[in-house]
Amino acid sequence: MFIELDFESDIPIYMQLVHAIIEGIATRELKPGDELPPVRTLAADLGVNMLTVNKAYQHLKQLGFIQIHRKKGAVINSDEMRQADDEFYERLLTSLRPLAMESICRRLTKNQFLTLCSKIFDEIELKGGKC
Amino acid sequence: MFIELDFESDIPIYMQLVHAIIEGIATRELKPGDELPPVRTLAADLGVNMLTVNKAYQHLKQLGFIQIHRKKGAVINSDEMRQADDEFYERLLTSLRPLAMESICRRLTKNQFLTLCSKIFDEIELKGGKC
DNA sequence: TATTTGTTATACATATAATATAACAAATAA
DNA sequence: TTATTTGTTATATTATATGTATAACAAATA
Repeated sequence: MFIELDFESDIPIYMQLVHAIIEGIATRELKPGDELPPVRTLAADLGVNMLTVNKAYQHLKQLGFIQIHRKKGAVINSDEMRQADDEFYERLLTSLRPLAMESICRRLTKNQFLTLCSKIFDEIELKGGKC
Repeated sequence: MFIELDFESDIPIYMQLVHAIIEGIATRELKPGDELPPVRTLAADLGVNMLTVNKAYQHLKQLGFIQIHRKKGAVINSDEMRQADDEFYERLLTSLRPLAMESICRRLTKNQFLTLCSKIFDEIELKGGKC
């Protein structure tokens, strides 16, 4: 799995890692039971610190995407472990609302916005995601 | 215009302010030509520092939502000043993609996601937004 | 028992967020 | 002209977040 980091981005490295791994899960490149690389290995591959990778793994664990075993390392959870619960729903709303607001200010219509979202999902489906 | 801040949120206060004012513009509560309160006044009303409000205004200026005059203060720009340019489009994509990815992981379907977005726009329209 | 793995602990550097205060500079109203 | 209002800039301080470097610890397992 290829992960590209942008060290200039205002998005923290550990969050870029979280996003990349979630993308891997969404596109089925990472399947339930698959093991992520050890923190030291991935850190070395990406040229970042071990603790930065660890922070990303902890995040993914907290979000329910992986489980962490002492020796096996980080393992992708089964689909059932990842639900669209109220917490996620709330987070989604909190993220989407400001985007919708600014879109309206910039006279991007509801339909244009929905079309854009639709295209994003289509792209993910092309990569293997089941939408 | 009523602004509620969450001092516990992980979203910086100045960004919450930016969002609140953009929401005001989207819902037409703030119209082109309207003046925002002086930084000192708004800061005192909200119980935050002057520089925090100033930071929010600078952001809004950089995003093209307001213009700042020495004596008149911050004035809402005309609609034409706020376009859905490439920069915004890119920012929108960068924000939406991770949300779509995580949604798919949590088996929220494309249609469910689009329905949620649609509802958000409907709510904004109820408040006066033209979508 | 040695190895691999995540975890924890220090220490450090840098950047961001937010505050507190004061002084500066421009526009405008008296 | 002068005082007021406004944003701006400058210092200083505090707290938190991000990221690095290194070392030691602890559990699972080969």
